[in-house]
Amino acid sequence: GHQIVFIVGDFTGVIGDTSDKDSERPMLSEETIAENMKNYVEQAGKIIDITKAEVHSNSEWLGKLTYSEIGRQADAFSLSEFTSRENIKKRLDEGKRVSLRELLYPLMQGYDSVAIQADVELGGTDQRFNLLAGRHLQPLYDQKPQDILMGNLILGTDGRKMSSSWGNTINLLDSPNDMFGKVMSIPDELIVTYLVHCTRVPMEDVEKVEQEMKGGANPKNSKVFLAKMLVSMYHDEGAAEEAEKHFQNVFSEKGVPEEIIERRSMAGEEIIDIIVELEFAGSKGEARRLIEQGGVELNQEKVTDVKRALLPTENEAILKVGKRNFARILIP
RNA sequence: GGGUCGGUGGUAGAGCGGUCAAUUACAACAGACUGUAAAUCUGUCGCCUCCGGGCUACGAAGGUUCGAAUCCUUCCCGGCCCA
Repeated sequence: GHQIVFIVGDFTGVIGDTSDKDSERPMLSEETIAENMKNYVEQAGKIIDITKAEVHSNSEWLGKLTYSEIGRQADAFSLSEFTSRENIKKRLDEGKRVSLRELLYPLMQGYDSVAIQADVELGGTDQRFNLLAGRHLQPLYDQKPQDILMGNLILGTDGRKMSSSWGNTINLLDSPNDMFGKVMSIPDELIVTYLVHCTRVPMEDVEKVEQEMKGGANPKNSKVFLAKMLVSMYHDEGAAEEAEKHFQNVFSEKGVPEEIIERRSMAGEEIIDIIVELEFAGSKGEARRLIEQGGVELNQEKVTDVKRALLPTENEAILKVGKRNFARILIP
């Protein structure tokens, strides 16, 4: 019986939340934010029925607040409430800078709840303080403090906290192949957590999987199961099948994916330049290293000569750089 | 405002006149192996190179010196203490 309100944090995004960070987060420009926010609604649509939700940007109300209003809100909190937050305290103890601006963040998120008269707010456990800030502020506006619902955080592909700046996230909008591959790269210990928190697999089945792995079953199989489950959820079963095949083909059998980018080239062109141009390497030096380390293949054969150029007889060749960069080179 | 300590590569953090493109760890990348884009092991990890070397970098700008990330001056930024 609740109305879902999805708030896009366009205003708060500029300020930046430090809840999950152990260092100060820089203020972002409005352009960057606009870029980051582009897909938010689409992403949310993967989880909730967005057609039934009200969508708001919090600049709608936060942008209108006056200094005196903010002062009144700030009065509802004491400094020590902020400084005793674990990550803030840690930074303080380490002699790192904590800006005043960061302390304002929870106020803003709290005011979101006031603005929409929330009765329940959802967030990750890292959001506890921010969620509670809503409860703090609402009575100031004669509202009943909202309830809060927190979900456990799940870790990223490298076992650390998911963070876009660490590149260890699995995104809702990832392509089936990417999503599948990323799930396959999570540490084995995370399999069960993912099954519990990210899928609708019944708990007794999850326990079965857990027991099997304890009994020495190959975790790979459980991981494939998990990966297919997730791809099915956010794409569809067909895509999951395809992604599994792709993974088998490319990584297990070191084959060539079915769909790869094409590039027209001229005979005589050096492989090293093509690698840089396709952005498979960030610089010529890096491309050279890749070749020297045996990470480059042309038609399944390792390229050993740094100066290897395309031959006129090679009117079509498959270039493989590293584990997952492929291109079809065409010489007209 | 005063005092004091500090600002180093993606991050943390050594170096404190030459042997420094800069120890090390993490991250990243490649190879081997494998059960996987896990783990482990090995290698790489500023840019360019005719592979001799060249160029740009240690907050910024000047200066001292044959030579500076390292010393001096000024400025900018941060921590802490005092006001």
